[in-house]
Formats: sequence, C-alpha cells, structure tokens
Amino acid sequence: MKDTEALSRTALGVFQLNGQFLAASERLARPAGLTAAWWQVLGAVLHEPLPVAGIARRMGITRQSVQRVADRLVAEGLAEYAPNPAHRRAKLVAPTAKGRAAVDRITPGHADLAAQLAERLGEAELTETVRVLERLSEIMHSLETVSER
Amino acid sequence: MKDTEALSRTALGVFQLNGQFLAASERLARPAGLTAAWWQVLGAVLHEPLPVAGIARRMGITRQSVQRVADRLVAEGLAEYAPNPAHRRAKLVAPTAKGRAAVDRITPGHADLAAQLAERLGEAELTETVRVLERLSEIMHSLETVSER
DNA sequence: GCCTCATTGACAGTATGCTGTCGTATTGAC
DNA sequence: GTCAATACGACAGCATACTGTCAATGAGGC
Repeated sequence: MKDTEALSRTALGVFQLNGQFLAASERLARPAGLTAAWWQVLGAVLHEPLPVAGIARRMGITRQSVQRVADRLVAEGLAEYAPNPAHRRAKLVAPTAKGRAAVDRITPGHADLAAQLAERLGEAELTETVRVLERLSEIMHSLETVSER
Repeated sequence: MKDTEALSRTALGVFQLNGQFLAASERLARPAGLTAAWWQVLGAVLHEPLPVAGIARRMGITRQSVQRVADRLVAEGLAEYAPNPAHRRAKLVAPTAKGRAAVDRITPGHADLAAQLAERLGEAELTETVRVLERLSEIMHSLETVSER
C-alpha cells in the first residue's frame, strides 16, 4: 500500500469513526436528557472538580468550546461553579446531584454497548484497537509539535 | 481491561484523532485556499462528477452538509454544476480547472505527511492501523443497524 | 515588592456537522 | 398509464468545534 493511500484511508476511517461514535454517544445520552458533549464534560468532573481550561486540556479541545458547554450545564442545573481556592477567576466545575443522576442513567446503556463491541471484536482485537488508536494519536501529536516549530 | 474502559478509551481516542487529522488537513489545505471539507468534497469528484447526494453517501455524511460546501465551492469558482443526463434536478458537481489546481497544490504536502507518518509508525504498523480502523468502523456500522430495529 | 508573561474566562465571529420540513423529480408496483 | 414510495435539492434552525481578541488573575524572575 502506498503511504499516501494509507494516510488517506486512515484519515477517512478516523472521520467515519468519529461520526459513528458521536452518533452512538448521542443515542446513549439522549434518554438521560444529555448530549454527547454534556456527558463528556460531566464525566470529566465526576471524580474531581476542574476549571474549564483544565477540562479542555484533558479532553484535547479548546477552552472556549468547554466554556459554552459548562455554562449550559450550569444553566440546566446539571453542574455548578464552585470557588477555586487556588485561583479566584478559574472557578471549578462540579456536577450537581441532578448531573450525577443523569450520568448514572447512561451507565447501563454504555455497558451494553461495550459488551456488544467486545463480543463482536473479541478480547484480543479490542485491546489491539485501543493500542493502535492511542499509538496513532501519540504519533500525530509528535508530528504536530514538530511542524509547529 | 474492562469492556467499558475499552469502549471509553476507544471513543476518546477516536475523538482525539478526529481533531488531530482535521487540524492536519486544514494545515495542508489552507495554503491552497481550501478548507479540509472543501478539499474532501473536491477530492470526491476529481475522477467522476457526482450529484450532491452521491458525494454525501460516499463520504458517509448528510446531503445537507455536502450541499452547503458544494454551493460554496461553486461560488468560489472551484467547482461547477453540470447537467445530469440521468436526473434533471440532481446536477453533477464537477471540479473546475481552478479547483483541480488547488487540489494539486496540496498533493506534495499530503505526500510529505504520509511519509512522516510511515516513517514513525513503520510499514507493518501502518498497515495494521488501517486494518484496525476499517474493521472497527465496520463493526460500529453493524451495531448501528442492529439498534435501529 | 515589582514587573513581565502565561493562564484563564468573556465575547464575537465562522465552519462543519446534524435534524426537520417542504416541494419536485424519478422509480417501481400494479 | 397511474399512483404511491423513494430520492433529491432547498431552506431553516441548532450544537459543537475552531480562531481571534481583550481584560483580569496568578506565577516566576529580578
């Protein structure tokens, strides 16, 4: 396979998978009154409240995107801004009881999907998939930083 | 690894990669005056003109998204609508000379990136990556159609 | 302690994708 | 040949991501 063809097919596969996982996440989250993005942000602060910029770093997207979702979550009563002892401006995003309850309602469906995926792929291939994705992401990150300089 | 963890890491990896490949595509396309989406649509009709709905099917996204990009491409003189002998309404999207030239200007950068990726990953791992991505997408597609019914 | 610089949130603007609805063209069953 | 179902484009509205800019906050060098 030529390198350019490999890159094209890799990118195409990633774009396609992005759409598929996004759609799957929306399907899982909708019954709980969440969107995929809301779920993801809430999930990021379930165990420890984080400032908006911190969430963004962890998710690998921009602060601004997270900010809009966080504001929306607070407006819907699913999360709240808590004072940050370490930084007066950077308030901490923390889930409310309602927010936790919403996430909890998604968990069974999430487990179902995970089980189906594991069944179709098999244990070894599933592990291999995770490995390949994380390795590729690592490489892409290193290529980005190279071309930035 | 628990199945739910594998699914979460898989989805996270896919979302992250989507951002990375999108950013890489934008970087490649920008000097040629294209965006990633414009490049992708133009690329789809380089060898054979297609109606908007046909492009959408091939790319795995909705007609509406492609329609907006196609209208924009025509407005910019990068593509044109040609009569479709088989369907009066569904005009064919075809690249103009300017559109072809723009895509041609991206090709070297694309090849460079492909070479870098191949160098970092190695031939075997690159092939494996393509295989894993396409297999995963196939599985996700089969799961979607199952849960639709 | 002071000043510079990075971090952070706020606000504005844009691109891309989605859903939903409508009217028209084409296709297929009969 | 007729009519219902499907495919297609047009238009509207929304969610998510991005970039760019600004002011406020905090951290570190001096």
